[in-house]
Amino acid sequence: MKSEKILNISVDCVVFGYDINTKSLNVLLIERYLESKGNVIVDDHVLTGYHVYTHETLDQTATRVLKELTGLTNQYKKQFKAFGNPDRLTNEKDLLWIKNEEFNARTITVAYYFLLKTEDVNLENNKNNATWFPINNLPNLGFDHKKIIQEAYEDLKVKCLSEPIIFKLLPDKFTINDVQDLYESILGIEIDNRNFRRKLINKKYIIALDEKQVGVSKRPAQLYMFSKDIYDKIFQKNYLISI
Amino acid sequence: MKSEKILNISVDCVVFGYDINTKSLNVLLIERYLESKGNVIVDDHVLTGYHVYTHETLDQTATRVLKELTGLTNQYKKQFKAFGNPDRLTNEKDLLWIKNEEFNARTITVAYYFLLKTEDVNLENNKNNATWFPINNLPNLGFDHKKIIQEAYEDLKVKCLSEPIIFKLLPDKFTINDVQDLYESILGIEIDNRNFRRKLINKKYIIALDEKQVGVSKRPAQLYMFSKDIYDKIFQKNYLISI
DNA sequence: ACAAAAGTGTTATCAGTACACCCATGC
DNA sequence: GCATGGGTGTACTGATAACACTTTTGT
Repeated sequence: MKSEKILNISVDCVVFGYDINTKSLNVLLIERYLESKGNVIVDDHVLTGYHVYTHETLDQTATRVLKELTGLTNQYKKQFKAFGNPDRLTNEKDLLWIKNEEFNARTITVAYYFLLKTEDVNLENNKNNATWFPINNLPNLGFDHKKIIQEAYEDLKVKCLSEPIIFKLLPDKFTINDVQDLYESILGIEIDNRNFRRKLINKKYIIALDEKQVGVSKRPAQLYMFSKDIYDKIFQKNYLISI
Repeated sequence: MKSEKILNISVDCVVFGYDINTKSLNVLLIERYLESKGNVIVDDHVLTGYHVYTHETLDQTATRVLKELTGLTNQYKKQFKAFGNPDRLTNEKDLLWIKNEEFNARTITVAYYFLLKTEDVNLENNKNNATWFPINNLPNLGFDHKKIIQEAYEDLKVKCLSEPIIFKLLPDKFTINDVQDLYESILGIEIDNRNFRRKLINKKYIIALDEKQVGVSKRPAQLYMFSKDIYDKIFQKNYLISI
């Protein structure tokens, strides 16, 4: 069966990557650059995305797009919203850009976000000049991608409080303080270290390893891992009505 | 500007309606019926939905679809997921149906759910034979609509615990026990009446009225209302990390 | 020995849970 | 006066929040 691009349906991917060294939650963006007669007419950044093929599920499109950009597969992904305003691709630069591409100005995009570690991505030799930007310091963005990123971030903030997705942003072995730093980055809050520590260590699915950090220049911290098996086993909906 | 149907993009609406008398959470479905040479070849139910028009936002499509079915506007709605599997409309009956309609077999649908009260909907003279079905007793469903309803219901269950959307399913004036009954219907659990009562009455945005039920055959209950103004004013994210 | 980050305990308060009977009203 | 659903109180337990100093390690 021949597979073709569906010209009015795309998937856009908000790739969140946590940099454990700089403690920065980042978004991976590609460059959008266009010259005409020696003048730069478009130079900004956009999310990575692509048309859906006729044979593909939406999830498969997202997976494909991520793989082409980063080489990675099997990363956590979530479809979080479809964007389909008639004017979402109709500002001046977007129209200039669309003229150059096989692209329908009335395109609906299904947006996904991915959670991964910046250290897992090798950005050398990537054709789109992909770069990490801190979520709180984004560059000029084309199309409606600023809005898409904001909505992804909102969803992430809500979801990380009730589901153990935070561990998707961390290495397999992490310290308690790594987890705290990450929560503080995502939520923009400060957390009491003693209370947080106690709470996390008491979880049965947070497992202390027989290992400590190596290669750090100060006292090395205890390493832990997250056990999804145990989490799934003991998890029960607690129906805490908190309206 | 001329507006046309986008043939491969639709919106489907899961219309949840709570019947306060029977204490039943229902879904509004329309009939799909097709005869050929005197034989019934399709006879099942589907969600109400329609193509997106070129000039419309997705939200506008959903609003239009609800209005055409129920006459209602300004109801709570939420876009919760896009469904786009290549095979989502390709079982035998669906193909028969599609042959009869201006419809693309590779259609992506953006699904919304609405929250309202069954008593607000007048189903007389509706052309599609729309009927309420209890969420736990659905009929045969066409396309992938069973899956869509299930996912809408899951989202509703999660969301009603953390946002005051439950009041969208109740009349403006309600009793504490109405709210409890509704939670029990949605979540399929039993709740202790004394604890629930105390909890709800203590909320500042739950306001006791100078009114009691009228026309009930037993002791009339105190009526309350929900104040969105107060809710919005005192609401603060409490960042309760409950992983 | 010093700098830096890791790690530790107690108390007070609040929220959640479990549980059984009396009360007001319409009929 | 009785059947029905409305409404109430207490004690226990567990979780959360506030708060500051000591320990370990690498350099």
